[in-house]
Amino acid sequence: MTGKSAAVAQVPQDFESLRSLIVLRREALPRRLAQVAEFALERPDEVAFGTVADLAAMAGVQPSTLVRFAQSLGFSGFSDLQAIFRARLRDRWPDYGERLERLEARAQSGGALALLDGFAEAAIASLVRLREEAKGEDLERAADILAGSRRIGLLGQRRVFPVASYLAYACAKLGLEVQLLDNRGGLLLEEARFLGKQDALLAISFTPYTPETIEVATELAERGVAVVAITDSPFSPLTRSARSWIEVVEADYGAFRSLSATITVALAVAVSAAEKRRAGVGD
Amino acid sequence: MTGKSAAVAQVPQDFESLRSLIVLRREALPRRLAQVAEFALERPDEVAFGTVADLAAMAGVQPSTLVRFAQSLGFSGFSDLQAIFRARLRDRWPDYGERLERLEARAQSGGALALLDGFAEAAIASLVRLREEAKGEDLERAADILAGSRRIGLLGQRRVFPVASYLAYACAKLGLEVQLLDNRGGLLLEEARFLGKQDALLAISFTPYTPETIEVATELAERGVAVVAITDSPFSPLTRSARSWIEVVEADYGAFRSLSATITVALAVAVSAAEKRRAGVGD
DNA sequence: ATTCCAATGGAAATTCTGTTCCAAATGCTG
DNA sequence: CAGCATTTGGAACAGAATTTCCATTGGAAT
Repeated sequence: MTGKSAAVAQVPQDFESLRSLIVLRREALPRRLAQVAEFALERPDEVAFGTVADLAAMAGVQPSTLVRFAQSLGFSGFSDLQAIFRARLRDRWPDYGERLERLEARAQSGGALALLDGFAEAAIASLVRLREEAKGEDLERAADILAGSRRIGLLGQRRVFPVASYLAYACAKLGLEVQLLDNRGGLLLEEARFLGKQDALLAISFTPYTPETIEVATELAERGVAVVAITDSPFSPLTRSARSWIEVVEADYGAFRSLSATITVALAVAVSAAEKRRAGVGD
Repeated sequence: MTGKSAAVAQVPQDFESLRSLIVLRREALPRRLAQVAEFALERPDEVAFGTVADLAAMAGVQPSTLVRFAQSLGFSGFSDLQAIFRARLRDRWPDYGERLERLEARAQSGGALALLDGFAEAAIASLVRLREEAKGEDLERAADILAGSRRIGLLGQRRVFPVASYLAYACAKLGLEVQLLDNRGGLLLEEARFLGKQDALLAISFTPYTPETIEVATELAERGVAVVAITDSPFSPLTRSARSWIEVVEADYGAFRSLSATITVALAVAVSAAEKRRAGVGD
């Protein structure tokens, strides 16, 4: 049918190879198609969003020209071409391609190194995402509450217990009065009794939410304790009782989710709270 | 028109207000609409581009439910709602350079976000370095020893206690018999008594090395327990008693060193050991 | 100058999408 | 348990969007 595209060995599947294919073909293209090529590379965001009619108008060509352009690159129609422009916006994890390649290469070797790579990758992805999406106000608010409270209870069970215990260490070093609620001997509720209206609870919980954590947070909130939550979704049961909450999304590899972003957020809040207290916010 | 939305003073025009509106309404929503709400906030990128049919399938609802969801928020139809998801994608980080600028600006502004950046940066640096310098043989050897032992003691005090406690969680999930030596009540030596020639100790310690950790590792090594160490230098006192050791270097920011690389290494070794045991290496 | 082929514009056709509508199911209230 | 209101599933509909088709143009070669 299309004798021209018979020579096209393979249609580009990612934006970068599409881009270089267009650059390569650019000179050999007829006038209108070249016009489209230029437009596509200059305003890729528009291409991702617009309809054929809109884009044709912007580029100053007919709708059918866009389709022809896509087909001349080997796609079946314009929609397939557009899908690549969309994917570019959607999966914009930094250095994604390069990372995956490396990961693949080592993963085939199997063994402990491959596992290490996977876990490290998940942790890095979580941290990068955290840095880009963290909201300053949320952090400040949480830090303010902690800085203004007399004593801070730390609550994290099961998977996130390490975060709570790390915070206990860090806060102690920072001179904050903290109590780690570690449910020793099943005495969680009794441990929590010591917290009152002037105190705060920093509660951490991810899906599947540990029931005891939720219960304690709810009960303390009712008693007037300021609850600060670190959790993984706005719909977490923790957000209901929290006076302030921070969302953290962790990537996973295999059956294990990373903890790095959670630890980082927790530490930032703790240090920030200590700074605020030193500056007199809590008085 | 729609009596229900008469009360809606104003329809959200940007993603943030849309987000908070959804969070606010979430609890009052019927089952399927709540399902859509969760899906929308969890995968906003998909929502931006997908067709109604696609998204409905992903969220596990009927196409009409998506439209109803949008209308219950005050939009005239799904398309109007989707426009906001698209705008979010379009306005986010015009290009790489600008992203970096933002980070710079944030760092100088001080505050909790700057701290977060610093800690995240340190963690990422540690992880990248880990991935580049980790030695496969070291990991394999450590995993072999753990896979071949009957029971595994986990020892990490103070700053690295969170790593030990995380391992206790992970190993339990992996079906490895572990015991966390947490020095409760100062009974560390007594806890360690249970480990014998067929067992292993995974000890973690960084500068300044906690004396108890070194003591216990030394003593157990003398008694024939296989000691695997995770530490930060070839000259660490732990390497003397260790049958196998792994070096991990963590970057720091301010007074706090990262833990991410350590956790990642520990997890990789544990999962690798579990795999080896399942494959029959330990028999 | 004529012929031929590729390129182009524009309209027709077709596919697909968002939306509406109605019947069945569900849950709540008296 | 009956009756009512709300929610849900699925099909039908209207409209828009992509793609195809064909006549016309432009330019090069004979």
